[in-house]
Amino acid sequence: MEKSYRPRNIEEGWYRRWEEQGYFAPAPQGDSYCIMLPPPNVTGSLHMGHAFQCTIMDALTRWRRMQGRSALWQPGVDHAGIATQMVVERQLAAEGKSRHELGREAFVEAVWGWKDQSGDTIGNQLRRLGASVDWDHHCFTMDEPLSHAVRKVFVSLFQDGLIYRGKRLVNWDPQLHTALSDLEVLSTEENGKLWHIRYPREDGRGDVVVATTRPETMLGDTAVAVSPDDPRYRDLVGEFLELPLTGRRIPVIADDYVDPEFGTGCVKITPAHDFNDYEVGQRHDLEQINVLNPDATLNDNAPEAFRGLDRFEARKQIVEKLKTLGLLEKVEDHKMMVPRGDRSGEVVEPYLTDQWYVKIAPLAEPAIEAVESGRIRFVPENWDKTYFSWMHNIQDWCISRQLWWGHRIPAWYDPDGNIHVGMDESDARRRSGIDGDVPLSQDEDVLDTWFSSALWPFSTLGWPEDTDRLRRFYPTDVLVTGFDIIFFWVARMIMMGLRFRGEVPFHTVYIHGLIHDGHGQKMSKSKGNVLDPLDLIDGIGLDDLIAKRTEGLMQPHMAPAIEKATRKEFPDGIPAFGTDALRFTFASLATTGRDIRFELGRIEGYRNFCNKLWNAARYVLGQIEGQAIAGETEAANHAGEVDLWIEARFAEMQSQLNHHLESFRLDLAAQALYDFTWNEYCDWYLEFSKSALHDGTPEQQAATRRTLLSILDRLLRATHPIMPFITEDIWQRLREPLGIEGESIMKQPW
RNA sequence: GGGCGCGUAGCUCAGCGGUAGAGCACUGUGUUGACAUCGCAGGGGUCACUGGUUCGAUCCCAGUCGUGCCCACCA
Repeated sequence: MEKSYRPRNIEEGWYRRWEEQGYFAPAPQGDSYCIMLPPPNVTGSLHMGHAFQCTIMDALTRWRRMQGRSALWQPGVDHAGIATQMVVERQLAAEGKSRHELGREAFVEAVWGWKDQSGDTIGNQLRRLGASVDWDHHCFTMDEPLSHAVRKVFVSLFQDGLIYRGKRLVNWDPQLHTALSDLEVLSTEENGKLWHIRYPREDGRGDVVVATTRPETMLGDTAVAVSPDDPRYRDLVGEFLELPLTGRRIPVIADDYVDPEFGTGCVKITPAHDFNDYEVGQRHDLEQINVLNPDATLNDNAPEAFRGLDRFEARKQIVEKLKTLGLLEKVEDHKMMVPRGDRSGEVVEPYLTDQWYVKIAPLAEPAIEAVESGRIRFVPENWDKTYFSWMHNIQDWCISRQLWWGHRIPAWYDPDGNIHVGMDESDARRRSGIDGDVPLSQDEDVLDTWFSSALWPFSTLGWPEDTDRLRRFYPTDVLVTGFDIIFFWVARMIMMGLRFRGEVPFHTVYIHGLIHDGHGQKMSKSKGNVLDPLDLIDGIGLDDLIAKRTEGLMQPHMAPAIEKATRKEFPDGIPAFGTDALRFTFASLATTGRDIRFELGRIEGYRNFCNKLWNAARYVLGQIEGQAIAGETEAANHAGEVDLWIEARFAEMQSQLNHHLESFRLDLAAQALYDFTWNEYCDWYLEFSKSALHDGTPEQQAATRRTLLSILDRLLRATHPIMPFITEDIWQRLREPLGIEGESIMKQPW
C-alpha cells in the first residue's frame, strides 16, 4: 500500500467494476427495499444539495443491501418544463433567434438536441459520487412509457370529473407567457405606494376616495366596495360612481371583504385583475373587464390613450393624468407583498384565461388521512405540521402551461369548441363517438412538470403495466428530500399514489436540511458562492474556480466582488479531497437542522480521517505478512483483556450505528465510526498490539493478528455505506488473509 | 396575522433531568517505520435572559429578547 491515502488512485476503478458486475441491480431474493431518486433536471448538473442527498440515499441503500434486502435505488431525470425551455430559449436568443421563428416542432427538436448535447452529465456525476443506482432501469419523465402513464392519469382523472377546464384568474407570468401554479409564485415584501384616488359620485354630491396599490387596474374596475358595517358609507351603497378616465359608471356595493380600518375604507373592485376582487365580483355578479394583453401591455378595453403601454408605464401616465384632473388626493409609501414568478422573477399578474385544473380536495382527503394514520411518517416528525397546514388549505391545481416543452395535454377540440379527451386522437374520437371526418385540433398546452413527477414512484416501475417491479417495490420505503419541495412533490406523490395504486407511495419521508455556504448563504450562481461537488473530489485551482464562478453571470458587474470573495476564502484553491471524504462530510452534516453550512475545515478533517483509516490498514497488513494468523476459536482462547475490550467496544459501536441508521441520524452514525476508528481502534488497540506482537507468545501473537484483521474487516464493512471506495480498496487486501469468499465488500453481510 | 426552527468553547455543530462534548482554530511539546493528512499534553463555556416544576435543569413548562425560514387575500 502507498504510504499516503490518494483518493484518485483508488476511486477510479471500483465503480466501473461494481457497475459491470451488476451489483447495483436489486438481488433476486430478499425483502424489497426501495428509494426513488428525486429526478434532477435533465439538462442540469448536480449541485451540493444533490450530492448531499445522494450520499444519504446511497448510504441507506448500501446498508440495506448488505443486510440482505433486495435493494432498488431507482434513478432518473426530469424534463423540467419551464427551466429547460428557458435555457434553450436563452441559447436561441444569443443567436438572435426566438422560438416563434423556429416554430413548435423545430423548437422541441432543439430541446431534445440540447438534452442529448448536455448528455449524461448527471449520470457521470452520480457515478463519481459512488451512487449505487440501478442504471438498467434509468428513466426520463418524457420517455414513452412514462408519458403514457401521464396520459393515462390525465384521462382517468378527467373521466372521474377531477380534471376540468375553466376560465378564471390564474397567476400569469407576462414574460414567459404562461400560467403558473400558486406554488410557483413567490411573494416578497417590496416598497410600493398607496394612491388615493377620487371617484366622483354620479349624483354630483362630491366623490369617494379609494386607496390602491395598482392604479393602472382601475381601468377594469366594475365597482367600489365598502364594509356593510361602515357608518360613513352606509348611504352610499347602491349609488353609482363615475370611473375616471373611462366614462363608465360603476356601483358602490357592500361586502364583508372590506376592512373599514384600512386605507379609506373604500376599495376599488377589479374582478379581472385581483384574486379578492374576483371573489367579490362573483358574489355581486359584476362584470369582468380584462384590460391587459398577455404581455401585460394595456389592451383595447383601455381608453385609447393608454393602449399598448406596458403596465408600469401605464401606471405612471394614469397617475399623471389623474393628478392633472385633480383626482389624486394623495400618495403614501406602502410596504406590500409583490408576487413574482419563481423562474422569471417577473411580477405575476392575476389574469383571466382558460386553463386546466385538478380538483384537489377529493385527492387531498385520503392523503391527509395517510399521514394522520401513520401510514406515512415524516422524519423529523414535525414536518407533518407543514404538510397538514398546506393540505388543509389546498387550492385546485392549475396544471396547464403555455409552453412547448413537456407533455402535451391529451385533449382535442372540435370546430364547435367541444372538448374530447383520450389517450390519443383516435381514442378521444372513440370515447366521444366522433366521426373521422370531423376535424379535431389538439390543445396547445403542456402539463405542469410536477404532474409527471407526481407519478414517479409508480411510473418508473412500469405502471400502468402490472409489472413485477411494480408489485415488488411499490410502496417504496423511504423518500429522501428537502423541505422545499414538500408541497410541489411529496404531497402530490401521496395524492396520486393513493389514487392510482390505492397505497401510499412510501412509508417514510426523510426531510433533510439544505446545503448553504460557510456563511449560511444559499449557494447560487448569482452570488458566486457555488461549489461543485466534483471540485471538492478532484480539487480545483484558484484561477479555474474564479473563472467558473464569474463566467456567464446574469449580472456581470458582480464579477470583481465574487473574485475577491473567492480569493479570500480559497487562497490556494481547493485541494482534492476525494469522494469518500466528501461523502463522510455530508453524512456528518446530516443533522436535524434546516440549513447546513458547508465548510472546508470539515471535509479536510474527514480527508484526514480517511488517511488515518488507510494507515491503520497499512499497519495491520504489515504485521501479518508471512506471519501466522490464529483461527477464530484459537484467537478466542488466547485473547487478552485488550482484545476483549476492543471486541466489546466494536460491538457497542455497531449497535449504536444500527440504531442511528434506523433513525436516519447519519451524523451520529458517522461520529460513532469516527470515534471508534480513531480514538479506540487506532489510539489504543493498535498501540497495545505493538507490545503484544513484540512480547507475546506465538499463540498470543497469532491471536492478536486475528483480532487486528477481524476488527478491521468488520469496521470496513460498517463504514462502507458512507465511504464505499476506500473501504472496498482496503477490504480487497483482507480477503486472502481472512479467507473470505466474496468478491466485493458491497456484497458482504452487514 | 398564523406556523415551524434556532440561540451550547473563537468558528461550525452534537448532546442530555444528575455539577458540559466533537471537529476546526489556539498553546506547549515530540520526527530511526501505520499515519506530521500524525502523536502526547493543555487552555477555553454562569449551555441567550427571567420565572416555574423538581432533591437536582443546559435539557421539561411559561414568558422575554434576538435570529432564520415557511404559509396567508388587507386594497
